[in-house]
Amino acid sequence: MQVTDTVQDYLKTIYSIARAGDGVHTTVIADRLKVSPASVTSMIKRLSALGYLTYTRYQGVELTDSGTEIALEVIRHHRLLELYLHHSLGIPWDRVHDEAEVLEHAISEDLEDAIARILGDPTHDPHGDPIPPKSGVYLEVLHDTLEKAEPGPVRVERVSDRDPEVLRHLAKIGLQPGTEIVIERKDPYGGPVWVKVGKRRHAMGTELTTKVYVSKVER
Amino acid sequence: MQVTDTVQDYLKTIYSIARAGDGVHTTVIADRLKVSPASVTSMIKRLSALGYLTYTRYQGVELTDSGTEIALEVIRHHRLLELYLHHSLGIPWDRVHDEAEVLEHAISEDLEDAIARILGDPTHDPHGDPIPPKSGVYLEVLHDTLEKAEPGPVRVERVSDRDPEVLRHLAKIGLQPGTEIVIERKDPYGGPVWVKVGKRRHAMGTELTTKVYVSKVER
DNA sequence: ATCTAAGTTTAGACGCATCTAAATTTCCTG
DNA sequence: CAGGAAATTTAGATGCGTCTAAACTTAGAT
Ligand SMILES: [Mn+2]
Ligand SMILES: [Mn+2]
Ligand SMILES: [Mn+2]
Ligand SMILES: [Mn+2]
Repeated sequence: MQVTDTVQDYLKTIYSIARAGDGVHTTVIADRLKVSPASVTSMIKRLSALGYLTYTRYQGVELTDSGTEIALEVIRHHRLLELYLHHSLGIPWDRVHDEAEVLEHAISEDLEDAIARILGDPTHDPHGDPIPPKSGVYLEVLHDTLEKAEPGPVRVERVSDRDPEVLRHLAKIGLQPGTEIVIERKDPYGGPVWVKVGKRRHAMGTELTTKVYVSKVER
Repeated sequence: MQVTDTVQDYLKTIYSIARAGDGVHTTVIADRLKVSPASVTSMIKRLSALGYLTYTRYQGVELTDSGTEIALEVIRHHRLLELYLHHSLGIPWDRVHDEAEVLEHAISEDLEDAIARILGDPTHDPHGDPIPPKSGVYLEVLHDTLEKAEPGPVRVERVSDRDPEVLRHLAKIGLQPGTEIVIERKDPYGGPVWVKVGKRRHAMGTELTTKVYVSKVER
């Protein structure tokens, strides 16, 4: 029994669901990986037997230390690759995710190191996600989404990298990690959030506001 | 039924056995891919059903046009990647083969194009193997090995890329594709071939001479 | 507290890719 | 050209990763 690409994807996905604060239930994993819940249950049993997670039937799973280690390794590959593809190969930021999804399983430790060295041991990928270090402590800070943040000046910390269309739109209005924007008004009942990006004002729906993570900024 | 990584490896391997002029028999494929002959037979049947090769029981196989197309696509990926890894990432030439063996299945057409563009549409990989063009005619020239070549001045055209130790040794004595050397003497009965590389003379055994391909050079 | 809907697991199946052991075919050698 | 060795195929099995349909458990609503 070995750590296949599929096993890596399960562990990575479980890690990122848990990190978002949600309980890690069968259907959530199934949705993310686009497989049936039955497939997830069967894989969970294997991962549990391999010692990568603990499993309480009907209740969900939790990664063990060794499961977390593998998850972080794959996530490091993924985010280093996204940055490399964007930076060194000029792949547009809305396309790096899908490429990295495959390549993350294909690079050796040597290649990982070469890429990290060329990039100068970077700390964040093009979408603002932190890159786990090769070794040592790692802690992901949780930011609020635009949907939940209070009005006022904020810095864009991170954008969800899974929807290319959203990324293209965000790029078009000049909104990237690092950009400072102002939340001017939040209409009630799921209405748009009004933000000022540079000199322009935009009304952003939940489709967008749940995918942009920000932090308050003092002015 | 889809073109898996394994299917790609079989087609690539069959192509390269056929190109070397040998008949493509079950055991040869099995040896190359390090699987059992029984596995090869079973895969051959599938590839035949998929229309990628023609198969005469007990006699061997021959790629169809569509099989050849896939083989060349994978070989293009492999050789572009070897060159890219060596050139742009500084991976030593004795290690690029194993990396490329995995990555060849993981890059998209977009990424292939980006790599080719950055390298300036190269025609040969670091071991002297020609890179099949994206489209259009492609013909691999067959060169003699040092073992079979006549004494006299020759140019190194290609070295086998599969044995890292051999590659390291060849690099150490300064022998790469493009190097001009002189075959001074060939001892009979599988004895060493004496070659002059630069100012040094080397006695090369069959372990080496079967892995270096040369062409006669006029002086 | 009971019922029911949602979530989860089990049962049984399938295709891929591989193996070993046994049967078959080819082909070389004496 | 007969017999045996080598090559090849067949038979039967296994693990992975997935599915659908059916059974079961949990938890929320009345
Ligand atoms: Mn993946
Ligand atoms: Mn990312
Ligand atoms: Mn391969
Ligand atoms: Mn090569």
